[in-house]
Amino acid sequence: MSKFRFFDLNPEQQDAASHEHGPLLILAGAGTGKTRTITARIAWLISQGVDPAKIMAVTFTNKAAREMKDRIAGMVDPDQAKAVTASTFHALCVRILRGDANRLGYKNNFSIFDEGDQTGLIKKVITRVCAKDEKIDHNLAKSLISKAKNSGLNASTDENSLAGAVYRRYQEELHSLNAMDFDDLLVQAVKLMEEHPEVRDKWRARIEQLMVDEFQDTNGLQLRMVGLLASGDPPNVCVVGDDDQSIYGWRGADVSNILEFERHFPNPKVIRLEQNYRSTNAILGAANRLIRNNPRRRGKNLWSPQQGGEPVRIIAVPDDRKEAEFIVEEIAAHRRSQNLPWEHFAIIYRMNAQSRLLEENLRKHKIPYRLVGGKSFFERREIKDIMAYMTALLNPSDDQSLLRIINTPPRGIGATTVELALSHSVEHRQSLYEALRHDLFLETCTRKAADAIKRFTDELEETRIRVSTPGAPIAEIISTLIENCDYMEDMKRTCKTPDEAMNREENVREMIRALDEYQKRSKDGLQGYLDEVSLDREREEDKAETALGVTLITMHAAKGLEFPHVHLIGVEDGFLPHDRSKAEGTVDEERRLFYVGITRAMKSLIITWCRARVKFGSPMHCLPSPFLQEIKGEHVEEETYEEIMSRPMGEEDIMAQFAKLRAQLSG
DNA sequence: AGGTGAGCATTTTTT
DNA sequence: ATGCTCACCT
Repeated sequence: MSKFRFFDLNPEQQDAASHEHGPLLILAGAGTGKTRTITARIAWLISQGVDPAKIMAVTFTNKAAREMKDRIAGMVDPDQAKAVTASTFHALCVRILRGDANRLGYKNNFSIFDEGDQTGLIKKVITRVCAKDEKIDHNLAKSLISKAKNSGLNASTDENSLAGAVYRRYQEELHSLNAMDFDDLLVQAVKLMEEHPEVRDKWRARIEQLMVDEFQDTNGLQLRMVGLLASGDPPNVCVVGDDDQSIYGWRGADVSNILEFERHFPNPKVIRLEQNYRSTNAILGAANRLIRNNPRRRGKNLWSPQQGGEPVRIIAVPDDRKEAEFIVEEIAAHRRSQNLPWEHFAIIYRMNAQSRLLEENLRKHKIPYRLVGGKSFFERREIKDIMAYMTALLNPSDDQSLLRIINTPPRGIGATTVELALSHSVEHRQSLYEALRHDLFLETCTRKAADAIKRFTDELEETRIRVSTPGAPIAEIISTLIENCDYMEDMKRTCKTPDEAMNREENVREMIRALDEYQKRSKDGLQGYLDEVSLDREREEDKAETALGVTLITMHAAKGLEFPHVHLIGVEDGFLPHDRSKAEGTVDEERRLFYVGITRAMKSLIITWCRARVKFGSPMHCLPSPFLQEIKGEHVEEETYEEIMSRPMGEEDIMAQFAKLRAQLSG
C-alpha cells in the first residue's frame, strides 16, 4: 500500500480507505467527504489486486450509484472502473430474482409494480374483501402492507383483522399476476437466498468486497440482504452512514442497524469522519449543539479548521406571507450585493405545501427557481401506457397491464366484454390473456367482440415472437405495434391543448428512442429496459441541470446536497417537530431532520419562524420550534423582522428597494 | 365514459 | 385554502 496515491484524503479517510478485511463501519458526518472516501477505497482495493468485478457498492438511489461510478472512473483505469458494480438495493434484487424467481413459484419474467399499480390493486382487493360499510382506507392498507413486508418475513399478518385479510388477498393477487411490488423485490430476494443457499452462494462468489452507502437508511430486510451477500470470514462488508442523518424511519428505515452494527457484524473497525469540508464553524456549532440533545447516538462532533464565518441568524417574522416576501428580498439583495449566481441559494422547508408562497414571490421578482420534488412528474399517462404494452408482451399473466391497454386506444373490446373475460378467467383459473385466447370463451362473445379480441391478441402474439427473436430491432417493433393501433391519434384526441398533445407525443417518442439506445448498450433486451425504467424514474429536475435558479426543496430531499446560502423556513413548534411526530414519539427524527437542514449550508444560514401562519385555511398563532433554543450559542444571532425593517438602510438595501419597485412596476 | 360536486383531511417519499 | 377521493350524474 506504500505506493498508492490517496487523492488528498485526511488521515481518518485514509484509514477507512485502506481497510482490507472484515467489517468496517465508517461514521461519516455531513460534509466529511464520504463519497470521496468510499470511492478511494474502491480504487485502493483494486490497487491491492482485488478483482474490480468482485466489488459491489449498494446505494439507495440511482443517482448515487451513477455518481459513484463516475467518481471511480476518474480514479482508476476505465475498464476496471466499468467492471465495478454500483447498484441500488432494488436493482440488485431484480438481477438476483430475474435469475431464480422460478424457485419461489414466480416466473422469471415477473412484472414490477410501481406505487400506482400497487395502489390500484389494493383498491381492487379492498372492494372484494371488505363489506361496503367497513371499507378500510387504501392508503392505510398500503402503508400497513409495506410495514409488514419491510419488517421481515415472519411479521404476523394479523390473522383475523381486516387489514390482514386485505394483505393476504393482495399478495395472492400479485402472485397470480406474476408481479412484485417494490417491497416484494426485497422480500423475495431475501427469501430466495435464505431458502436456496446455492443461489446465495452464487452471488457471494461474485462479491468479494461489499459496500453499503447511507447505511442509516436500511431496513430490516436490507440488513439481512447485506448479511447474505457479504463473503469472507469475518465478512468483508463496509458500511458508510451517519446515524444523525437517519430521517426515513417512517419509511421503514431502522436506525438500530447502524447503532448496533456490532451486533450484526462483530468486531468491526469503526472510523469516524468528523472533519467537515463544507460549512463554517458558526454553522457546525449550531448543528453540533442541536444534535447532542438526541439520546441514542454514536456521538460525533463536526469541526472545521476555518474560523467562525457569518453568524447564523434566527429571525422571527410576523406571518408566513411576510416570511416569503422577506426571504425573497433578502436573497435578491444578497445576490446583488455580492454578485452571486442564483444557484447559490436554497430555501429549505418541512412540507411541500410551504413552497407556494415562495414561488409566488419569486415569480413576482422574476427570479428563476427550480422546485425539487412534488408529485407532478410522476404519473405520465402515456408512459404508463407504453410500459403496459411492453409489460403485457413480456408477462402475459399480468392482467393489470393487459387491462390498461386492452381498450386503449378503443378497439371494440368494451367493459362488458372485459367483464365476461374476467369472470371466465376466474372460473377457469386462467389469466385474463389465456381467457382471451380461449375458444370456449370466444364462443360466448358476440361476433364483433370476438373478432376484435382475436385481432388484438394475434397482434400481441406476433409481436411477442418478433421481440423475442435474438438481435431483433426491438424499438422498431414496439414502435410498429403502437403505430398499428393508432395509439398516438387516440392519445392526442384526449388532450385538452395542442401543447399537451405535443408534449405527450414527445414523451412516447423519447421512450422509444431510449429503448433503442438501451438495446445498443445492453444485452438484456426489452426486459432489461423495462426494469431500468421501472426502477429509475429519472426526475426531470435531475436531468435538466441547465435550468438553474434558487432551489426550493424539502429537508428530506435536500439530504446529500449542499448550498452556499441556505434559508430554513417555517421553523415553528408543531411544524418542525411536526405535531404528528410528537404524537408518534419520533421527535428525535425531527431533530435529525433539522440537523440535515442546517448542515446543507456552506457559508450562510438564515432560519426564520412565523408568529402566525395560515393553517388549514385559517390563521393560527405559532411558537418558535423548541429546537431553536438548542442551537443558540456562539455565532448565533436572534433578530426580529421589525428590528431589521427599522434599521437604517445601507446602500445595498436601497438597491434592493429599487429592484423591488422595478419588479412591482413590471410585474 | 367522463365530468361534476360534496365531503374531507392536511409530513416527509431514495425504489 | 386546496387538493383529492368517491359517488353520482349526463
